[in-house]
Amino acid sequence: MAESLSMSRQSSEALLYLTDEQLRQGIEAMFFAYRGFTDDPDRILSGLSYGRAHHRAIHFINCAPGTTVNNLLSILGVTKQSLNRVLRTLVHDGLVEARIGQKDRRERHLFLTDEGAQLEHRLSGAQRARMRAAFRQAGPEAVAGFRTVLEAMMDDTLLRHYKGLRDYPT
Amino acid sequence: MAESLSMSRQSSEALLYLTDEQLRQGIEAMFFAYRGFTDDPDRILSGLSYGRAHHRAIHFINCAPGTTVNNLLSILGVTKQSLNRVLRTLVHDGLVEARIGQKDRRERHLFLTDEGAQLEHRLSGAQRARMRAAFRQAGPEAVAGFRTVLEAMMDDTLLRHYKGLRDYPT
DNA sequence: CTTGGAAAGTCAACAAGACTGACATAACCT
DNA sequence: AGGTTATGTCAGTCTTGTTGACTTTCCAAG
Repeated sequence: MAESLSMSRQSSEALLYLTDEQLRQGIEAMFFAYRGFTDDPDRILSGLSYGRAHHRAIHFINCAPGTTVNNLLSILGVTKQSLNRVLRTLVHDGLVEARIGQKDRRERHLFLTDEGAQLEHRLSGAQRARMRAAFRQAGPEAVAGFRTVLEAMMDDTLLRHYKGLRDYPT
Repeated sequence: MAESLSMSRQSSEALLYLTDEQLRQGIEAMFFAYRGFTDDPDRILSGLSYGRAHHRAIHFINCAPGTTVNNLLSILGVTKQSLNRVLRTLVHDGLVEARIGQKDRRERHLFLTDEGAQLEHRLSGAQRARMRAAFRQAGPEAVAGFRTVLEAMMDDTLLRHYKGLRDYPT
């Protein structure tokens, strides 16, 4: 590798955390942790007739009420057809309301109904509980490190969404 | 919540990292980071006729050569029918070899062929590159924190696998 | 003002990968 | 011999992703 040359100038001690074995462990940690992360909501959802895709839609509509389908698309990174199927059932079941845009009548602005907000709270409650337990157990410094690494691991496009730069019109 | 009572004894400053907003950001960080994490291998795999499921199987066979189908099942957390479909194609395509056990002839011990190891290296190479960049950018303390939080977030069952306690026979 | 392209959203059909359930085979163990 | 275990297989379903074709709406150039 080309980088092992530029690395050899630094002390090998300082770079122990970049060995292939450390990276492999990081990869597996992501895999297992993500499973734990999605387990609780998945269990709740399987009781209802929804899946993880519904959860994601509900989550981001809750964070950004009034967002358009298109904006949600770019956040979730799926095709509009895929999202539409999910949205259709949520609207049909009365969890999400899609209001036609005032300015641009092509757009649909998405909102959770009371019932939708209720389910959102139930789902994110389970997820937050696990996250809170992990955060508390790990301590504030570890949490800061966790966030730093995760942000560095995102695509820049996604980082924009994560940082809250949601640029959608009224 | 019941815990807000027990928390009120501590200084509110020390627990700022446990606010709902912080937790929500942690949740989104996991979502976006996992996407970045799987993107590169997914791109490679879509060119071949394989998917993420094949990647996972190859990864863990590489980490634990000689593992049995049953052990792989408990690591991956899928049904045998699901895993079997994947393994069948991998064996058929000559990427994985399934040797009949010496001690217990019912068991199949799984190994990567040279060709399989080659693909594994290509896939994990892409994933490691991203992980390495993120780790280097974040620094050793952040990486330690990252690992600590992720371990705290896993189910205990999965933690066993992650920690390397792979208890399979020869 | 009209018309043609672009954009937002919808419908239909298909594929990957998970699931369940039932069953087959071989090997192990008591 | 009979029960259990490990693995493989067939069939069918569900979620969620894909592409392709279509409608409605907006906007801008002629």
